[in-house]
Amino acid sequence: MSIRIADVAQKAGVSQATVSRVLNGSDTVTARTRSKVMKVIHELDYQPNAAAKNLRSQKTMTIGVIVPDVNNAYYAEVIKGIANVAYARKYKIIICDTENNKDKEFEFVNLLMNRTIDGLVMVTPNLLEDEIKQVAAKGYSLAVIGKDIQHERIPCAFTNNVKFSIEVIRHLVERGHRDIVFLSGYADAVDSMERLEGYMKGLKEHELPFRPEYVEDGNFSEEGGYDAIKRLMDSGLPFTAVYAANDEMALGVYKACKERGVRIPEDLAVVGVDNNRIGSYILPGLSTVDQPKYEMGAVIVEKLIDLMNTEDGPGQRIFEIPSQLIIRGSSDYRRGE
Amino acid sequence: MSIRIADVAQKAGVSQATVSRVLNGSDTVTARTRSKVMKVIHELDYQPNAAAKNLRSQKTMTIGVIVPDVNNAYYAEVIKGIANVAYARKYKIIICDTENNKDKEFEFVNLLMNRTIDGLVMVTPNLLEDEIKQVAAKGYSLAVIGKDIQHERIPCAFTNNVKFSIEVIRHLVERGHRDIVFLSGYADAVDSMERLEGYMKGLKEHELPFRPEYVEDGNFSEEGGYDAIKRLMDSGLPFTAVYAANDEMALGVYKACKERGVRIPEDLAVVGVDNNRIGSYILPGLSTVDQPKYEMGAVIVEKLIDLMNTEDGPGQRIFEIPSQLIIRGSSDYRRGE
DNA sequence: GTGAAAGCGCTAACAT
DNA sequence: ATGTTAGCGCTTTCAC
Repeated sequence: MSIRIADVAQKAGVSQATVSRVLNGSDTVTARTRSKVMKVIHELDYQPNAAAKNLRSQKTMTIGVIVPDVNNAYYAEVIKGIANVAYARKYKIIICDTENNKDKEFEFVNLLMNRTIDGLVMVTPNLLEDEIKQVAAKGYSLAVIGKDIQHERIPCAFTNNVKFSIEVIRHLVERGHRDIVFLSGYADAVDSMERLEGYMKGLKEHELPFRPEYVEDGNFSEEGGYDAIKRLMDSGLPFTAVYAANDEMALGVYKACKERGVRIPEDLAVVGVDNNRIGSYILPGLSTVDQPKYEMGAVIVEKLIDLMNTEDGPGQRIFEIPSQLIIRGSSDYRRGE
Repeated sequence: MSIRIADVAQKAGVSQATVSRVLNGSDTVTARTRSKVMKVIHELDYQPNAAAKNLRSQKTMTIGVIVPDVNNAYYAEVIKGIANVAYARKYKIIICDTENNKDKEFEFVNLLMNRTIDGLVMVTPNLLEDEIKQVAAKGYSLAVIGKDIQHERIPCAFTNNVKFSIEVIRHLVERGHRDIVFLSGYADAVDSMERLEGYMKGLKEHELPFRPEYVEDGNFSEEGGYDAIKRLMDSGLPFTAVYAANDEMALGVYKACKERGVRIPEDLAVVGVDNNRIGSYILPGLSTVDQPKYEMGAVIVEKLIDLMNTEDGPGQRIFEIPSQLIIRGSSDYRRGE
């Protein structure tokens, strides 16, 4: 095949062990031996075989990252945070794009079991909490972003959906709105459920009634948001503001409003979540909630790596990252003025 | 450590070889033996060790993908194409985000040499053509997107920058423009150079003079485009259209125009490249060139995988993917009307 | 400070 | 159809 450590050892007139020591920076090698070996390594253009090293050392220095969609700015930013920290700590990352397919997600988790990767970060996983716990229970190292999996060995980073949703409602009420509709994401998405919960609590805080008919499913997509808001408009229900569980759906709302001549924010205030870049370019600017995506990625992988390399317990396990309401033109208008 | 193939073999009362055969779907195993082995595999929750398998079989079923920035919609889309085809062919992918850092890029190429990955796709690499050729010359499998590396063992997919840039100029000239400025990207980016070449040829085609002072460096970024167009405006040179080598810079132009009260397209026509999603949301819509990013990723990885698994030569090596000029409001206006 | 040798867990050639 | 056996290329005791 190609050139092996034995070839280097032979040519340098030392043992394999010594070459290995040089390669791995052992300090028991004399400078003279080291330079002799290095010289041969360069002469032969020797590259240590990763598989052999992995097998022998029982680690791969690789972390897997499971995301629902690499093409989504939110996840891309999270990946960036993970990648940078991982790189700094000498880890490689394998990206697994599930496209919201649970079967794919299962397959990727398997990379952890078969030791292709040393650790795994799951970003807003589709797997159930119990399924994830089972993996951790087997002794594998994993961390979760966007969800709190209640297991002592799983570090989790997330924002408080309920809290910022209450803030969104407070903001809208302050601007004079009382009839606020909610566009939800996938039925089983925790994010969507928690934002709905915040919406309900926010209404309650201001003694406004919760009306189930004011909630429509928009599937977290622009198209879904477009359809959902049209259904609500067609229903004849009166409303003056919409809280969309993400910016994509809010963009769908813009589209529907444009078609129907509904003015934002005069006729309808709009608030989304995610701080998608597009929201700051469209007119009027889209009010939204910014989540520190990069930081969540960075924090959680730092923690995961620490965990993989120490005996002791997890220390801080929960990282609740503060998010921020960004008020732009789409909602910055006092109703009735 | 954990459970090994020997444990399965012993408990099932067969040899390791038989277990291996079952695992790898050999058809020489009786149904009875197979089910007996499978039963034990499930009972013991056995997972074959990837490193051992990789070492023995001399492959990892993993492809590396080097991109300048995962957070860029263009590359994210390319990755998607690569990921889907790779997944379908049972390959995993390792994403390497160089952040335009050549040292990082070198490190990632090393994954190929040390057999961490079986093949490598480089998307608009920063490495020089010769450096890339050297890797291929050593017998490693790699493919390149966005650049033609002239080496018979390196498949390449790219769009014809010169060609579509000539089209852009033709479009602008047809709309009555004669004084067209060009915003270039990084000085050493091939894309930028080729688009500049197309700009020059386009001018020539219409017997318009090429004036070096009409070219400004915008560094492929929004900020850079903003600064570049302001420098041009301040220079006092008369111009009525701008061709930006990518959409990011075009967005910078929008920003500058807004600040200075320059109307798009009446006072200044704008055309970019990449078909960034934002361009279809801003007003007026940004004219741009759409490149089939997903297809480039899909086509090239398909080819790469074929190449890694066959003895014979590369067959078709060059994949020139047609791109398309999308005319939107930012340039769809006849000068002088 | 360096070398000899065992073995990580698997696959595949060969034998039966 | 199944078993035996020899490595894949490295790291790491244990000697010296």
